[in-house]
Amino acid sequence: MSDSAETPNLMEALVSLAKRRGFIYASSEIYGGLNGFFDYGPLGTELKRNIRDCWWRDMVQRRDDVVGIETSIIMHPKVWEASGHVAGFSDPLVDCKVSKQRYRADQLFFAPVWISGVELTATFAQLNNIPPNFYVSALESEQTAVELKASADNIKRKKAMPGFLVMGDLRDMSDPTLTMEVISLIPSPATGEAGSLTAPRAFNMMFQTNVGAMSDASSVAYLRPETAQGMFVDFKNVVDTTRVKLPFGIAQIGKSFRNEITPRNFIFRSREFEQMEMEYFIHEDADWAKCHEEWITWCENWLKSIGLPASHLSRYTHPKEKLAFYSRGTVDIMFKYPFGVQELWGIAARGSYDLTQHANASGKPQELFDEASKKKFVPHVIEPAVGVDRIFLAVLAAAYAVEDVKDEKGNVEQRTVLRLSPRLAPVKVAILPLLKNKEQLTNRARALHAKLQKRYAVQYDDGGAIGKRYRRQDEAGTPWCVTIDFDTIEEPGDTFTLRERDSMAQRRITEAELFALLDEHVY
RNA sequence: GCGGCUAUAGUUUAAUGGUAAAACCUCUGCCUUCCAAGCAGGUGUCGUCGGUUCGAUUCCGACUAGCCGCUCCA
Repeated sequence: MSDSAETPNLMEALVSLAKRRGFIYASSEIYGGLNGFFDYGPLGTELKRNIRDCWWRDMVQRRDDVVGIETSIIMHPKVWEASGHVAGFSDPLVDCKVSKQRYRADQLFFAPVWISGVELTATFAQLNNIPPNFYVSALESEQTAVELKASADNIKRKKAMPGFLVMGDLRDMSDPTLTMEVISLIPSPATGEAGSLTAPRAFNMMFQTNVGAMSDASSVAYLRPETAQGMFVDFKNVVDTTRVKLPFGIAQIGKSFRNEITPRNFIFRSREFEQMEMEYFIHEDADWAKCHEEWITWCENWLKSIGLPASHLSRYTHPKEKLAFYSRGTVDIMFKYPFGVQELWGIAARGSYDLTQHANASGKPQELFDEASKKKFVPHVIEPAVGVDRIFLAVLAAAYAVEDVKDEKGNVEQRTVLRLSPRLAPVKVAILPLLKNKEQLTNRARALHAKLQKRYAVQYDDGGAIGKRYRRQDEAGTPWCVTIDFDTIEEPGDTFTLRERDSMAQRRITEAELFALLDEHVY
């Protein structure tokens, strides 16, 4: 468990580096910040853009079966009614006023207990309209039933009641028909005493706003809590205008908004975040499980390709009984963050739920025609959904390293380095004249910089000693430094020193070779 | 939203009921022929709002933000 010891430190180091080097700032910092919102600084903006661009290139541009769209953040309110977000995108919570514990209502189970001197059955009590005397409660777990039985026995013993004990039907507290009278009889799982639980309070996580000048009920709109609905709502538009054929995907990158109860862990859970989602439509008779598996593998490989180590990646298969009712299967690709193993990429098999919902709500069929069977059908969908900010954090955590380096005298000092893949690095190459006060060096360096700048994100730096500039670039994750030295201007061949970030090794390279190197690694 | 802890420069920290210091970073100049050199100089700080006090960065309260737990999952 050495992880737990170094975990908080690593997280602090990352937050500190992110601030110091201009990757991430707290939003509205001069006003004290705003919980759950972040700004990306110059380096962070480049890194985030590179993550998006890599994904877009690999997911859309380099595939023949995926097209990209960009839909509006505010959509027709009926979209969210049809998708179930208005009704279901909320967590009813129950508080215990005594213990200050808070429970998700759908995870707090309770049941009435009948006790009487005469033999009673649940049916008998109901038939005779006899109210239950006591309730028992327990949190959802594998032991729920056992715990409830134990509580019931306990009540019976405490009250020293003779007779038989019957437990009624198990319910959870998200039941909308619950009355305050019943709630007041349910014991808190924390204290075991009744009377301290509040009624479940719904907390819809969608941000609400009003469209137009009037702010009445008819103008209510929502900031999207996911980008996926854009793909479903525009499904027919894409099918009718782009000659796509099954199986095919529609992808989108964009901001989403969720009024999270507890934003936590830096940018891992924030209230404004950016998603990269793709809806892959398949025939209703297609082998969805096979397709699902193929996409999980694709996503894992993509994460590895941008530099996340396989050792930090794992899978979590959602157990069947916990799945949303429309889902046939969901697998999360997990990442070992400094604060624990957490979800990075969810790949869900959603059946035809979304298109069917929108067809019913809008009255516009969302069907395709099958030439073989001459029948219409609603396609099914596989949905890989990932957060840009979560990838950003994973990439940063995986790339961050502090290593011991020996100088020429053998003294050990520390070097902070971000081992970002060249595709993601905010700066691809730094161009450094060996000395600042020699014009031949700076002129050649500026000429090279101007040429590289047309195609790549590069940086010119002549401030301070050369070693210091190398270290500065290490901390920004720049994979290569090119130094214009006296060999460049005095020896034939017009070669530069290429210094590699990870190995710190140096070799001589020509301008043509440098461009070839970048072409190979940067795209 | 609840509970615990916390808030001093861009970062990491120090001191103090009489308005703050160091290192690193950053900027300027000199110097410097390959891994955070040196010299000279410069910018920049007590989260916000109240209260107690002659005087508050220091004590108290509220708010805001951060961390940890409950919770959550793109």
